[in-house]
Amino acid sequence: MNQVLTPTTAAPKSATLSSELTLTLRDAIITGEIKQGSKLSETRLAKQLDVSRGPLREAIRRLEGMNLIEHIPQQGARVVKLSKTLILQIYDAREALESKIASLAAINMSSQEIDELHRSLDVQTKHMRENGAAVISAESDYVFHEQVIRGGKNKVIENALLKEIYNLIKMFRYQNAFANATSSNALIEHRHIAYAIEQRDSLLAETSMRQHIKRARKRIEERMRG
Amino acid sequence: MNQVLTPTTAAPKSATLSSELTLTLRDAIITGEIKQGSKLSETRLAKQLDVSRGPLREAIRRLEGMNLIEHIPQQGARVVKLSKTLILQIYDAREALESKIASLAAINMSSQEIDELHRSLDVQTKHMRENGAAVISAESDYVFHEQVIRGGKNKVIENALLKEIYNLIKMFRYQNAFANATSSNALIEHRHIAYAIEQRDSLLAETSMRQHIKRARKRIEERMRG
DNA sequence: TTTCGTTTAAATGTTGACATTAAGGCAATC
DNA sequence: GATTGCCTTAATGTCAACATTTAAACGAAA
Repeated sequence: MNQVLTPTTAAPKSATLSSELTLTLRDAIITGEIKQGSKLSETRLAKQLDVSRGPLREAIRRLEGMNLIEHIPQQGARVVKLSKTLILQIYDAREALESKIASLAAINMSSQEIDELHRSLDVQTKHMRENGAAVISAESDYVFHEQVIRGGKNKVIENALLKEIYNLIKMFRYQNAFANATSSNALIEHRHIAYAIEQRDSLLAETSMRQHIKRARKRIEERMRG
Repeated sequence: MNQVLTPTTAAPKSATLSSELTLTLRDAIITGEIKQGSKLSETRLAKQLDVSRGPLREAIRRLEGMNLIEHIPQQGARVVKLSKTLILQIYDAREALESKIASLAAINMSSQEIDELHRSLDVQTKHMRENGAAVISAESDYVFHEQVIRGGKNKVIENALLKEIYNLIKMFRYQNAFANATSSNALIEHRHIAYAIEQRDSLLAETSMRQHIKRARKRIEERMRG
């Protein structure tokens, strides 16, 4: 058999239909393509997306667990409404969880991961200078926080933040112009946090992160109406 | 007409089959009736419970969101395994969330709710004396913490604690003899927390709760094997 | 015109069957 | 004897139809 090895066909990752629907609907909700408070009609969505109601219902159940929709038995599912009260509650939860994971990141992040953290901050600085921007983008902000969250090596907190809190925050940022750009001090604060992690100073990392999020919360409280 | 008002027939609350299945399976997992790491075969469970696979699958999706089971596409669902690492991670998450909600409870609990908090502590004290017990029961402990959690008036943190963290803790306590009874100081610590809340001292409430949970975590770390 | 009751239609909840994929056992070959 | 490949089996993923409940529309009576 002079034949070469069959190349490991890098499959295009055909996940299950139900999981794809979850992602599709999640993004549609985050972007506002499906409006806040609107009803997710199973029959209509099933026709629209050309799928049966089975996988669709499963996707909706998962979105429930992500706090993106509320479900009332015999009545159906509605997209959550981001009231000022809810947003502030989200930020209180975020403050608690993310300050804790920052302290854990100072202990558990590998030096390689810390290097990557610094590198992504450098990229952000470069981008800002090139574009003459005064604030970092929401995407850059998210990348930094995600790196810290994963670095904490705590799957429970990571799930809570990434699967429940941050989808709501992304939704809020995407649909509120003033919330889209981060504070002008965000990059400096990120550097402080990264420094604390690098120094393995878990207490400093925790308080730096806590203050960072408290400030963001305060800005929202001052500027958001309703 | 001379007829008396039709009594509001307190319906036995026939929820949807899917939601009942969620509760049934949740309890079976918590008690260990369905063992840790075991597979939840849809076909077998459906026959066993005499339901179709549709509602059963939805219940499993919800249990996923509660961190009680892990689901691998094309492979099925397995009950989570409570390793020492996971339990300690759960307690770190709990510490972060519950210390925050305690500080919020000091601000947001109504005086009536605070009264109820004291009353349930009195009941626990009475129970202990009557039974000559040195520690409070896991049930009593849960009642206290649930009261504080609901008193914080933050649905995001409340959901995270009650729907994700506490089910896992109940599961841990139910299936580990040494974890079932709380520390002998728990009641005293509960009184301290209740006092801080009554005094509307949010900082004291937060630190009292944090220390209370840190101590529980430490006991687990010392006594748990694996 | 308003309100109450009936009827009707559409949506959610549930079921059983079909399709596809992963796993286990058996046999054939090296 | 171990390993590879095929085949059978069973489980998960998906679909379409049925059942039940909710809500809206319609009409009748006050």
